[in-house]
Amino acid sequence: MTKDKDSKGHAWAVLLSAHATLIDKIGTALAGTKLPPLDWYDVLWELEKAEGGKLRMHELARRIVLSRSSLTRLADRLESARLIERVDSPDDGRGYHCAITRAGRAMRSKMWPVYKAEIEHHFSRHITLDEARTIGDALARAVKAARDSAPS
Amino acid sequence: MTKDKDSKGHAWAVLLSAHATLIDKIGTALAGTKLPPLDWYDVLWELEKAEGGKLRMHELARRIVLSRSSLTRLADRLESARLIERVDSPDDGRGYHCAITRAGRAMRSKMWPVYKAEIEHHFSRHITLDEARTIGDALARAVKAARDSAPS
DNA sequence: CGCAGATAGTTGCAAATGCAACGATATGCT
DNA sequence: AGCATATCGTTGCATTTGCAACTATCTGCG
Repeated sequence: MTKDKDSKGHAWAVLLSAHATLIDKIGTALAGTKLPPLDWYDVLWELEKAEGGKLRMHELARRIVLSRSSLTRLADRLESARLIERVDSPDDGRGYHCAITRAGRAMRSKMWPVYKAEIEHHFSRHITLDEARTIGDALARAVKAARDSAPS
Repeated sequence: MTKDKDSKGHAWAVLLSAHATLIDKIGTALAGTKLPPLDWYDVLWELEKAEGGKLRMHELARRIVLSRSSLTRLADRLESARLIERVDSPDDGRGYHCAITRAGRAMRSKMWPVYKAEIEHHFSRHITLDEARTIGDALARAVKAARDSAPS
């Protein structure tokens, strides 16, 4: 245990550097394979988790924490690769549903073991189960508060 | 406590979304002021912590986890603002020392309270001291392992 | 000493980002 | 119904990013 006077500030600093370092490592590893980058995985996974395998653009953007304009273009790339498709929303003439395709699900399944192995190697391996639970709980609380506060 | 079967995978997912969400919130808040963006702070702080207020470019890049080419241009911006300066390294004719200036220290001091308040508001506020210690320790271990393994 | 290979930092380039502005549609108020 | 206002998704633009290539310098080995 640290005996740092400002444990919370320290935790924040470490959180930042952990994110940067691990994303860099994992991203590089992923880039070494022929598989798509990490943000494609996020999109596919969000869609696959969602009811009916589809989500509105703005909702998807919110969930993966990306600006709408960036999502527009990320979705363009995924759509070109036939991993998702945009279908007109029946409820709302302005918007679309992003829907994961069969190929999209297949791609996510193919990416998962690789991604999982990297997470294991760079993250899970180094922390205990209790720590994992604590991290999950504590950070989830902060995220929830941030989401509930000022609307993005 | 969660009773998730895959607590570690879950912790990883939450870590990602916490980082994205909180950086977004804090970054937006910072942008609302007239102060420079967050990555400027990181550079200034790294330099201020370092022996003699200076570091070699590659070492600075490593510490803030940024590619060398990006650091070159980030340093350009900071240097234009007179917050740092590049001085030829006496030891190595190829490289420079990035040194923080008096104005650089002043700017960091001015940014800190604002940044600190945002960290408090979006992060520290929501976690306990024990959780902070756990997060700091666990993630520091992972970072250390990542750094020690394959050289970046 | 002298040359091969590694390393420091910069630059060209293509890709990805967010903001602001836009057309299109939905919603609410009278 | 009719008009003001908000929201959806896309696009133009300026900024930032990393990779690969480049020059300059250092290091080691014959």
